[in-house]
Amino acid sequence: MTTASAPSTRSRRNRRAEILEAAAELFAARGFHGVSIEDIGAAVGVSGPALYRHFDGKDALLSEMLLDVSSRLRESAVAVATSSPDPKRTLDELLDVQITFALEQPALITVHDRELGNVPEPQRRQIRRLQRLYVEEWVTVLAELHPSCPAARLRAATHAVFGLLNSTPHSAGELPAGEMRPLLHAMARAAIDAAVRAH
Amino acid sequence: MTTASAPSTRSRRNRRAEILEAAAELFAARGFHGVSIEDIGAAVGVSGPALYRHFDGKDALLSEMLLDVSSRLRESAVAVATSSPDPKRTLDELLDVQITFALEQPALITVHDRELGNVPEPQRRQIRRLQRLYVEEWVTVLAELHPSCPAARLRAATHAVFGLLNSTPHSAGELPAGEMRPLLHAMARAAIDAAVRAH
DNA sequence: CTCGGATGTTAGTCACCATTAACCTCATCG
DNA sequence: CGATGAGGTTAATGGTGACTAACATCCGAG
Repeated sequence: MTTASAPSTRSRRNRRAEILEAAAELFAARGFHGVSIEDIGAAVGVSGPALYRHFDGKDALLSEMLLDVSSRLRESAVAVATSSPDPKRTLDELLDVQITFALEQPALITVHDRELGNVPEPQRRQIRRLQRLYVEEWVTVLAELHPSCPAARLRAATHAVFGLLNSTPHSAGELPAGEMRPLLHAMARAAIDAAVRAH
Repeated sequence: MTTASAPSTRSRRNRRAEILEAAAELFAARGFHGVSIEDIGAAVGVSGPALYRHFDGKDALLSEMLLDVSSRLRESAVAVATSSPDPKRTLDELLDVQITFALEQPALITVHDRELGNVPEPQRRQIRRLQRLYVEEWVTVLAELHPSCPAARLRAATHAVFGLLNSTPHSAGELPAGEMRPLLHAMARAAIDAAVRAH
């Protein structure tokens, strides 16, 4: 076979992904400093220093995790904003993106907005940048819909909506997922409408 | 003087309060495990082990902090719910309680919903209990206003509203405080109405 | 004036943890 | 076959951090 060794590559990818996933759960539950390298290793059935075969260290692991999340969020937002020219519909799709993320990857969402402070400086800046760009996608769409509303207010409203949507991890299991999604959508929509009313 | 020694008592109270306040800021910023006893001491101009003159240890300090917050929140809610017999008005006052707390003590609010996992078991249960009672105050009032809406949905909506209101710490400084308060109130009200609509 | 308790201080102690070193296994490729 | 490199393993190593001990200070009460 002239192709690159499939099993090795696949196993490596799997292991890395597996570690990132396990680490996300642990970080979400106990916080970055509350989790040891040994803990993460144990969670994937490997012990301790084996992680250094896949990541440069604990910081690097967190960096990659947050970089990945913010990239994906921002990419989805850009895709949505680019596809449909109707801002009303775009807003609904942005809501769906965030809701899906919050419902399907609660651990990542949690880590994403708690642990930025533990990312070392070079990558911290980049993650912040992606987060800002993500917010700006929302603000842009909202500004199209409500041109007379000051941007600062739109930004504040956007953050508040993120708070609302990202709260799901904490209230997990309150409601079946099938009801949670439309409920969150309706609440977020209404909150946004209220924020821009009379502007 | 037959009264207890004022200066000693007062100084002790102040020091304890000072420590709790400084610790709340630090825990909010870097997480429980990201802050050392030495850090907390330094923040109040005293160094390291001096804290053990006031608290049994780091865990005890956190326990007391969270116990205090949940007690105060719940007490305020009970007071509000007891005072006014008009549920509509009560809801507005509950919103004000939570908004005031979130705006005036962002660090405490942050620690309150992040660090429960680090409280040792005996007190953990009590804090959970207080939190549950607080939520139930909200649910009770909402149920009076919307008897046909299932309690589980009201609970989920309540948690989402907390997420919305507690997000302020993260978006600090976006908007002058004078505008933030009514904005949050309006958004939360609208979100609740939407959650309950058609039930 | 002096005794005692409240508060601090500095120097351990001991556990834990990130990271590194040295060493093993084994599949793949030439 | 045999070299090689990916992925693991178990023992250091070094630093940090919670907590304790032993020793000051200072102030208010008797």
